[in-house]
Amino acid sequence: MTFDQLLTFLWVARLGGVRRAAEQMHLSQPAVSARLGGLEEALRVTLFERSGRGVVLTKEGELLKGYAEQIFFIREEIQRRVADPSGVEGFFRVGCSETIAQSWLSRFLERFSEVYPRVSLELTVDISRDLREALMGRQLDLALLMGPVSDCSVDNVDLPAFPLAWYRKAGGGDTDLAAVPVISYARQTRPYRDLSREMVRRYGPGVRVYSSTSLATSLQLVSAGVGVGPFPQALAPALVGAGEIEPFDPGWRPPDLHFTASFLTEPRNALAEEGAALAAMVGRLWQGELAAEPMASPAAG
Amino acid sequence: MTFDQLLTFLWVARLGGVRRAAEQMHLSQPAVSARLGGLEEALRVTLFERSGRGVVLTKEGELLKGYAEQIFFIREEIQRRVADPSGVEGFFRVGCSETIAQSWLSRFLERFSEVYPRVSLELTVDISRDLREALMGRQLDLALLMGPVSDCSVDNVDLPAFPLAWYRKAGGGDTDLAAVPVISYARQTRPYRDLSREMVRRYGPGVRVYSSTSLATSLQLVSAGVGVGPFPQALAPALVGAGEIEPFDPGWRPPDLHFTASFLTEPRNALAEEGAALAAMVGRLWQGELAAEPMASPAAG
DNA sequence: AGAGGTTACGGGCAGCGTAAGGATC
DNA sequence: GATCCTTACGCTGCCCGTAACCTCT
Repeated sequence: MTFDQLLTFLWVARLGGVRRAAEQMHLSQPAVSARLGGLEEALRVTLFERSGRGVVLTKEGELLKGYAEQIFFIREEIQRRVADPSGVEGFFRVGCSETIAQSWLSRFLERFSEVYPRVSLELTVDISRDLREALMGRQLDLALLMGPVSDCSVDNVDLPAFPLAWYRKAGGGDTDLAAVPVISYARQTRPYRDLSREMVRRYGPGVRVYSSTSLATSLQLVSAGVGVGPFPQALAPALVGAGEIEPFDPGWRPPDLHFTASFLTEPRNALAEEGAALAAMVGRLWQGELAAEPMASPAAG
Repeated sequence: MTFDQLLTFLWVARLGGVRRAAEQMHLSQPAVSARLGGLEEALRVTLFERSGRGVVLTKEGELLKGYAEQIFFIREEIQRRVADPSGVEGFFRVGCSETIAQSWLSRFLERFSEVYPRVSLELTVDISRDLREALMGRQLDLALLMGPVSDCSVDNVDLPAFPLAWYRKAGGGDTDLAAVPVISYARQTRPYRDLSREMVRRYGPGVRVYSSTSLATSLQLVSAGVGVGPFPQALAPALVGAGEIEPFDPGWRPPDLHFTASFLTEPRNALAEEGAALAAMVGRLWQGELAAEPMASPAAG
């Protein structure tokens, strides 16, 4: 009985199939099959019923699953409490929504790779809806998205919120939101839906709300005078400082954007837990630095 | 991190030396050293201070030891609850005192090898004093001896007691214990010491108590008329039935011989626990069969 | 000098991936 | 026939034991 065999068994049990476990573990299907066979050989017990479509745990398999989970719980504890993080190896798949990608993601990844120098990072930037789906499908270990993910199998660690402010081309004078195009996030995102609903409510059905999947492009559109829009204050300082755009106040603004670092609770993943905590820390640090720069605030602009 | 590495670490920690652990695990010293190195490499942590004489756990090592013990506790549970015993492999070292060796040991070993067909047995028959020492020195996994072993690190499972009866050469007529040699167990055993003390008390310092390290030989001596002696009733039936020896009653008899199946509690050893239980069961069964044979009892002779 | 632990090195075996072979819907 | 799992097989790499080396008492 080896850790590899037990872990393979757990994944096959969790995912209900050799093939899926092989995918999850970056292994060939026969390798998983062999590990399973080896474990059954070692314990002299049949752990799965092979039933054409996938596999089903036997009674003994169910029993073993509980014990195996306990063992890997302790193994995680060893990794957390005893092991030097620089020894941790493996892949770590991070999903991130663009707002964070544009703000402090690079700092987070930098810090992470310092703490875990032997872990390979795999980054996906996408809209929160798709990140959520990827997380639930186990294609991601950690997702920094507009959360929380309200699923009992997900842990959500709050990240600093992003207050929004309206921005327009610098020196644009008065702005009539009912007339000028408003540029927002991608069409499938919550900020877009909330904003367009609010715009219609306030200014009638004639309003134009553009959507863009690229936050950077959106800001460029604003600085080009194509439209105006509500953006995280945190992303504006550079363009404001360069005289490209300026904040303005139409008398209201959309609610803050709330983000979370989210990961599956089961199976326990020390890297994801630590990563989420690290992300929260880096985010708070970054927010604190921003507050220290007066130019970042629209009140100062 | 592998089970082998963790187990090796545990043994080195428990025995305080690479060399001793290697001995215990039937491995070469470099193999143990390499496993240790591999574990330290995997966790990126120094687990032992190499200090000339032996090794000492570091702080991290102490921490790991606790976790490792938990893991192997669960692993034992898997072996007990999930695994088919016929899959268990390894060595099992049984120590046994001669009384049991002459009675139901073979049945026990037979049954054991049925339940654990892949376990290699290593049998030692010796006097209880030496068995006790071997057990404490980890040279034995299970000892069937005149117990209990009063040490808090030892579990004792009671085995059926052996009532004694006096035997002499068949047709020997009256027997004067003060005059005829009395044959007992080996000189270092408790039955010998108790018997000789009692003999002196009852019949004066002139009594002759012979000692023999072989129970079978003692009985042969009795049937040859060399002497008489108190022996387990359970061992007599064959010779009594063959007309070689006969029981007699000098008006008193030494107390029953009490045996236990004893094993170290730490580290937990499923094989030893199961073996002790199995021994108790086989012993009781054997005792029951004896009681069912009227010839076995001196009351019937 | 001797006990105890580490490094060096050749050989065996476990375990991987590719490719082919059932079984079940 | 499509899907899923197992068997067959060559190959790599890990880990063991032997032997030599280092380091404290």
